[in-house]
Amino acid sequence: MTNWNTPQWPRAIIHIDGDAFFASCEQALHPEYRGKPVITGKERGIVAAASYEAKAFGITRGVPLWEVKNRCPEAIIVPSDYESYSLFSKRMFAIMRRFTSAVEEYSIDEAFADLTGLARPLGMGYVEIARMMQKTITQELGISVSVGIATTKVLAKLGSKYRKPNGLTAMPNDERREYLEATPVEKIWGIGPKTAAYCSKLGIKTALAFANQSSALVAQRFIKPHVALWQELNGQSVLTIETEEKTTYQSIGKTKTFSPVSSDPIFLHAQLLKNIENACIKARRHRLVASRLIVYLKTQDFRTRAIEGVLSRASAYPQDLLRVADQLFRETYEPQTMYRATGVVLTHLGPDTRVQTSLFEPPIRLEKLEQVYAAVDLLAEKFGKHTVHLLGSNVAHRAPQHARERAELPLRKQYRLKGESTRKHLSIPVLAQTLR
DNA sequence: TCTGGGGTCCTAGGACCC
DNA sequence: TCTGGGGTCCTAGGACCC
Repeated sequence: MTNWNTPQWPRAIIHIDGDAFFASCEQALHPEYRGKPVITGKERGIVAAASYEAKAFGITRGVPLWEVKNRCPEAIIVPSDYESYSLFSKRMFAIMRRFTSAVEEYSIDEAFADLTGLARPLGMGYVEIARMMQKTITQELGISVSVGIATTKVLAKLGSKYRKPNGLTAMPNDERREYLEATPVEKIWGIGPKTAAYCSKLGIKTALAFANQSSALVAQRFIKPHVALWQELNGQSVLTIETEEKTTYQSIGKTKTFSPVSSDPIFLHAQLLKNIENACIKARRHRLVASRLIVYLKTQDFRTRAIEGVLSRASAYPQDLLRVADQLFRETYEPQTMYRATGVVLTHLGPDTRVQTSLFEPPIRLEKLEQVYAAVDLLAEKFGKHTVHLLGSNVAHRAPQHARERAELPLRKQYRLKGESTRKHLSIPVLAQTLR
C-alpha cells in the first residue's frame, strides 16, 4: 500500500482549463465540425475562440474575421453561444464535484479544486484522481481539458498551461524547480507586462529566478499580491479555494469605445447616458441597487480619468443617477481632449429591497419610476434592448460628426434630433398602457 | 496583437482630524 | 497663526485576469 501522505504533496490542488473552450463546445455540439477549423465570435467580427485546427493556420484570439477568411477560407465561423457554453461549464464543474465539494469555479472554462486528503479514501494517488477527472470530462462532454496538479493554486495553474491541449502536468514539491526554470516570469498568473518589465530590470527572467529571491527583497520591492505569488511558487499555499457560489457583484460597469475619437461634449454625454441605461438594466436584472456611481472618460492615448459620486438614494434607475452623472461628467471632461470611450460603473451595490429610504422623496415619484421601468424592462424583453431609451441618448446612435453640429447647445438640455421617430419617446401613460 | 468589454483588487497620496 | 507628527479614511488610477 502506497503512503499518500508524502512530503511531496502537503496539499494537492488541481486546476482544470478547457482547451479552446468555445470552439470545442461547438465541435461537441456539431459532430460535423470535428477535425475542422472552427471559429466563434461571428457577432463581434473578431475571433473569440479558435479550434486547434484553426490555430494551425496562425489564427488566434482577436484576429479580425476578414483575415480569417483570407488565411483559412474553409473555416467554419459561428456566433458565440454563451448559453450552451455555460451548460458545458456547469457540467464540467459537476463532474469535478463528484470527487470533492471543494471546487472553485474560476471562469467559464476554468476551475480549481482541493484534493488534499482524498488519496486514501479514493484508494488512488492524486495524479490518478486528476487523470480520472480529465478522462470523465472528455468522455461525458466530448471536450478536452488540460490539467495541472500541484501544491498551490499558482503552481497548478502553471501546470495546466504547461502542456496543451489535453495535457496533464503534475508538480510534486521536488520537481517544482524544473518547471519554474522553463517558465518566463510573464507566464506566471498575476504577472502582467508591467511587472514583467520591472522583474527584467531586476534581472529576474524566469519563474524560478523570482521564486529564488529572498523574502526580504520580495517584501521590499513588490506589492502584496506579488508576495503571495512568490509564496505560492515556493510551495507555500496562501491563496484559498473559494467554494461559495458567486451570487453578486462588487460593481457593474458599461463602456463603449467609438471610432473616430471625439471631443464633442454632446456626443460624449449621450454615450454616457447609454452606458448608464445599460448598467441600470443589468443591475435591475440582478435586483441590485447602487449607492455610488463612477463616470470615466478614456482619452485617445488610453488614459482614463474617473470620478466617483454618491447618490442620494441607492437606485438602479437612470433618472436617479442622471443629476450626479451630469455633474461628474462636467468635472471629468476637458474640452481640448479627444476621447475614445466613455464608461460608467455602478458601485457599493446592495440588494434592491424596494424600501423608501429618503424621507424627502415623495412616494408617488418612486412608484411611478418603478412602473415605468417595469414597463421598460418588459418591452426590452419582448422587443429587444433599447426599444425605449432616454431622450438624451438618441444622439448616441448618430455619428460624432452629426452630433458636433449641435455642440453649441447647452449640455443639460435634452433634445430630439430632427427626424427622430417619436415612437421611442413613450410617455408614462403610454408605457402603462403597453404594460396592460 | 499598438488596445474590446467586463470584472477584481491594491496602492499612493490627499483630506481631515487630533 | 504657524509648526510638526501621526493616524484614519477615502478616492483616482493602475495592473491584472478571462
